[in-house]
Amino acid sequence: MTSIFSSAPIRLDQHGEVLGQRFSSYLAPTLKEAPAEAEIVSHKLMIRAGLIRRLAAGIYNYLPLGLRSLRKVERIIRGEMNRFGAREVLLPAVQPAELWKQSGRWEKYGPELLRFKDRHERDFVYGPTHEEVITDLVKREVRSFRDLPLNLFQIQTKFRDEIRPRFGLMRGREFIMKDAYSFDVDDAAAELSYQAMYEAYQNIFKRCGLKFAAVEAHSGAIGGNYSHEFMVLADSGEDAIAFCPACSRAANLEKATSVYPLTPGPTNAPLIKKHTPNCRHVPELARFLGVEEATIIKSLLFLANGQEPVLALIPGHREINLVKLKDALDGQEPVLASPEQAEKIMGVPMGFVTPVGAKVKILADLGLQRLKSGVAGAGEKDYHYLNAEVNRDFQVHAFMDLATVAPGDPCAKCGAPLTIRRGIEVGHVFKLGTMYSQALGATFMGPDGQESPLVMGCYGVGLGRTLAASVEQNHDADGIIWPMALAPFQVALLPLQTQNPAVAEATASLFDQLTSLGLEVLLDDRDERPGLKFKDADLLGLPLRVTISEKSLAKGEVELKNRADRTVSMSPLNQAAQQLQDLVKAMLSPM
RNA sequence: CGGGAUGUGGCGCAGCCUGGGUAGCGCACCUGAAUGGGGUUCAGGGGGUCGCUGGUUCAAAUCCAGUCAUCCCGACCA
Repeated sequence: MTSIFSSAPIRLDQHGEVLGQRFSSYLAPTLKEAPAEAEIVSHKLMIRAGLIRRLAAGIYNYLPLGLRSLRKVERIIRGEMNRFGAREVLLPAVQPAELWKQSGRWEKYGPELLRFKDRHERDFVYGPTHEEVITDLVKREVRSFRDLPLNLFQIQTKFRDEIRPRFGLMRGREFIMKDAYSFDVDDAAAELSYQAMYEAYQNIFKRCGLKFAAVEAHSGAIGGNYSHEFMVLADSGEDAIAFCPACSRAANLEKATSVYPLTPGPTNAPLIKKHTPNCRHVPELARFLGVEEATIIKSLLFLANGQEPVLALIPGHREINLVKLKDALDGQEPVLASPEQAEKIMGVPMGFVTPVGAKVKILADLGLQRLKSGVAGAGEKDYHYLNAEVNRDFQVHAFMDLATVAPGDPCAKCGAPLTIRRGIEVGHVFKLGTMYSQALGATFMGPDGQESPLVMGCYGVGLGRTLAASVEQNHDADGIIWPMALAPFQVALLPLQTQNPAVAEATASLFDQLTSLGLEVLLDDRDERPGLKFKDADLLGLPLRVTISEKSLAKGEVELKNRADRTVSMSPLNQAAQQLQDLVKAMLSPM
């Protein structure tokens, strides 16, 4: 049936952007139940509220409401990038393989890189990131130090063929990213560019209304030597962050360091071979011998890049961190040896591998320096050594930080106990140095006539993930609670008795006033019962709700409700628009 | 990639194992009526090659094989 509001126009602003929209014709399909595939709250709510729909694993449609919020994130990001002097460009998503071969990432990037051939059998990739393309562009166009510094950004769809896409927009394969790249004459200048982006990111996530932390991070596949991640704090986050409450150091668990407690073993004690039947794992062995797990030296056999065997030693009460180990191997991927490989290389079953007399490269965690000696495999089934002493019974090639930090471990900087919380990585800033400019030959001429490689930085924000993170942080049992800055519309306008002429008239008038003031309004013009409209309004989570009913109208009033704190107030019909404008303004200003 | 599970109308599910025989329920959708401040009620209606392919059988959603898709866990505890 045609709503009596069907004549109410969709309101556009002077740029043609939609200010006011009618619910009935907006493709905002709300659901009572979320699809079974949705696991976390943001994914469920974004589907139920009609923001997104899945097309394939890790690939999503944005519906009108979802796109509006996405655009808000985009606008905030663009504004801060512009403010900090970055210039917007748009690079192609499809890139020739040659560039990736030049940078070395054609081999290095792995199966996450989506590769394909064109009709001429030429290799292409769908860009997961754009260091190669941007460096190539800048290499061609920038010659002189006079052109620097330069910071270029784009907002564009990327594709990474993730091992395991999940959680809706949180870890999609196709996703929208803002990526920026800075080019400077030297490290000091690059540091300034980095600081500027760091500050821009602080602003971006503050304006998005997120609770976040900037943490020291590992550089990962992008490469480079220094980076911070911007983490939105949420229990459903995929990353763990170690926080020091005392010195306020925050670091990704892959980067966090601690001086974990352990009791040093004796020195100059005799090496004893002991029968240890049925002790395949550390806890069993500790129980059998009546020793702390910390005094057991775990010997883990890895194959660097699946080839060269490497023995990694670590105290029994800590876990090895593969990312740290990879760094210790100069970027070679450590692959845990299979039982068969271990037995072939070391001559004993797993669990009894020994560093004593081992002919392979040995890397030991820093903690072993403090441990001095401990229990180690004896290189024979069902036997372990007691008092195996570092530097006496076996030599290590290097002591490196290999252990994963555990909650309560003393901070490596100040000694205070670390806490571990979970976070969602929404932004990442890197100092790249010259690795890409050197590989691709991007140089500039300095004032002294010398040619040098450009010093680069790169800076990314996941837009969809930022949106999902916001929902993850801002919701209740009834639905989403958008911060004003990201809400698809600022005001929900709910006429309760759509057939009542007075209600209809007041609604149309208020819709006009609000949109004339520049407010964004979603008018629920559906001829539905009040309960359903309230439920949907809560689900969509627009920050302000205006209810117009026969009852309130009889007193010349409308009802205003705040979605976040659920406070209700009555407002005279002729003042409601002004009052709402003030509220929106107040809720938009940074807290 | 390894392990586990699931695939039945737009969404959520039952039916399968354990008796192979006209495909069901709730929500949503359409029509009508009533209702009208927190997912309203009644009546009527439309919509499904039961993921796909093959096999067994007189007969397959159901049994068998393969395949595709989706989700979960893991891919580090020697």
